[in-house]
Amino acid sequence: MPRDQAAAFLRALAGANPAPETELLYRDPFTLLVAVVLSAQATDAAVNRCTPALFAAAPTPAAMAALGAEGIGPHIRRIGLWQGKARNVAALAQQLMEQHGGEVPRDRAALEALPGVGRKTANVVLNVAFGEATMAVDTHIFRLGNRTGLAPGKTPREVEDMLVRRCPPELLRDAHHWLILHGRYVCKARAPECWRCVAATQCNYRDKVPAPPR
DNA sequence: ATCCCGAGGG
DNA sequence: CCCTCTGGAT
Repeated sequence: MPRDQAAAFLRALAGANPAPETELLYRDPFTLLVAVVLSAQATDAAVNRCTPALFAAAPTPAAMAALGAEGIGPHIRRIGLWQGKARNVAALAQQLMEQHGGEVPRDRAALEALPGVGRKTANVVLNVAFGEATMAVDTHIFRLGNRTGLAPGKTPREVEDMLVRRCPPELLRDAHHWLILHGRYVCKARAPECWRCVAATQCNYRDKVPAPPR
């Protein structure tokens, strides 16, 4: 595998990508954090449906903590796992108040110590809200990395490290977002559509999938 | 039936 | 590594 395969792959995606969706709607650290917590095992459309009212009611950690799980619940009842998420978001807001001066910490360990926040969510916040050099590896990016030869047979953490190391600096910010969209709409788990993949020339997986329908 | 831009726990 | 949580869309 050529050393710059990942860079070529990412450049191809960057050159042919639509406007970013979900998390770029929330550049503010707190609303971004909450939105990403809510999106676990939920569609981005479902999350984007309920967040406007939620953030209108509680745009800050202080307001969210005051709202509490009982106040948050009704706003998010249409997305899966809402009960646990309501508790997590309330506790998370309270923890921001008590331990971080009402601010979202720009620190991985502190982020991952928040209820409902794992490595993937922390990476999204660090990248999108704070511009840190991180990559958020979700199921799509994990599959894509293992399938394409970018990081075959690697763990999610190894895929993440590879991407952070090989991604051109100017693409680091939000590159994970293009990868996610690519994994969702093109390099899909089933019936991937290699014939419309802009990075197919950098990928050896296309030989394994059917030709385009006619 | 299966998946969703996961996290927490055993 | 496995399992569970859990509503909605396809």
